[in-house]
Amino acid sequence: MEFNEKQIDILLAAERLFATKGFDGTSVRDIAQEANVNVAMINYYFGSKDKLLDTFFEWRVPDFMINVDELSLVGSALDKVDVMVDRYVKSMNSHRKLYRVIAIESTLKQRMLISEAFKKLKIHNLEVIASIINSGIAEGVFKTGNDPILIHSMMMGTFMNFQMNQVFLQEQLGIADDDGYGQYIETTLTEFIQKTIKALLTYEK
Amino acid sequence: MEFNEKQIDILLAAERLFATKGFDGTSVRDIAQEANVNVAMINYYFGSKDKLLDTFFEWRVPDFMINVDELSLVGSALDKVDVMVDRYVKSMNSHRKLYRVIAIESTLKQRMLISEAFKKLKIHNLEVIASIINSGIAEGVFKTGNDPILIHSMMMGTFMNFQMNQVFLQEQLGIADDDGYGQYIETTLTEFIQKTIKALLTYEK
DNA sequence: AGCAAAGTTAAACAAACGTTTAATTTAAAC
DNA sequence: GTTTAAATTAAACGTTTGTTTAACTTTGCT
Repeated sequence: MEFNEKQIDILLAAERLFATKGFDGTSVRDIAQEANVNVAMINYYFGSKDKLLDTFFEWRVPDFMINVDELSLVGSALDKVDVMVDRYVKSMNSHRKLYRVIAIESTLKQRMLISEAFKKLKIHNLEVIASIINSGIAEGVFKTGNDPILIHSMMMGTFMNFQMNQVFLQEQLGIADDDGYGQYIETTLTEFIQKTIKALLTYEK
Repeated sequence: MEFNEKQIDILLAAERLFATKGFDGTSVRDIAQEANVNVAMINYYFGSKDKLLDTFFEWRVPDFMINVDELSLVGSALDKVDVMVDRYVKSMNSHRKLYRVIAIESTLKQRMLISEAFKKLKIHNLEVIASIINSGIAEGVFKTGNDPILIHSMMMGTFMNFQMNQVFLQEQLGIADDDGYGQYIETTLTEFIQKTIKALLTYEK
């Protein structure tokens, strides 16, 4: 599916507004104004407000994918954890708005048209984590009995918590601006998640 | 602040709807129907839809508080972690709807009237975690250099991730119904978070 | 140049929104 | 029993909502 310049303007405007005000809190006139287009253009190009959301998710699916296939290249299982977490956080952090929209709307809209595509990607990501755990067990470094689903939930949840509570956390951490917050996520938070997963996978009992 | 039976009906109906459809996705007529009252009663008792949300949060503040004061009674720092996590998860799990509403609306509404109260409680909870870490360091069991904010974010984020992605996770974990999901959270997920924090705090380097 | 399709616009549409009104019923006080 | 306040109702209020219309402009093709 390809979009012209004006359609992309609308999609980007919608993303900005959905991420800050939510889908239901955003009117098509808001989107039209933000994108500098006539209100009717949205229905002309996308059919309806609901279909715009569907199309938006469809459009962003590639950005939701996290490329961890080269993980097999790096050496030890401990290093694999570091690389995986780094890729995850960098990818999510560079698409903060998308992840905010997904987080908010996927909980509200019980049946998203596009959720199947996201599901597949999630399942693939779970398999990557499982393979890292198994390679670590084979190396004799990781303990057995750790569920990839729980580790994935911990990683995603910790990151998303930083997205959803930015105002509170930014103040608590004494960070001045949004850029500084993004930097904190890519350094300190990344290291924390890496350390947590490695600690968990090597923990006795 | 005290409420009569009809006001509580409205607050409970609002909670149910806000948790599933969000504030903007819920109309006052929806709430009135869910609570079996006339539409005008909502404005009569609460002034406006916005003030209803404020009042709802105010009403639920006590349920947002997590009682961890008796933590000092239990023995080792490792046990304190177990007790704290257990209290946290049990409290959050018994007020799932409230936590969903907070999670969704606190990100959208940039300035909630009640957010100061929640902030205070969060800060208090952070102090409890800090004291547990310090007692563990004094015992010689925990390593230094762990930020309570990050541990708190991990715990909350992991739990919230289970709230926000219930459909996906319930299917992946092969859990039949909502009760089973709640049970999983109170057993397996609780143990996972406990283990993760203890692993992290005792992790070398 | 002429024509058909695509793009663009302001205006209008009905429906839903939050809120208010005015009339009526219920409850409490004297 | 009468009076006064609180509770409750159906109806209407003016806006805003998502969407459509119909007229107009631009574009691309022969």
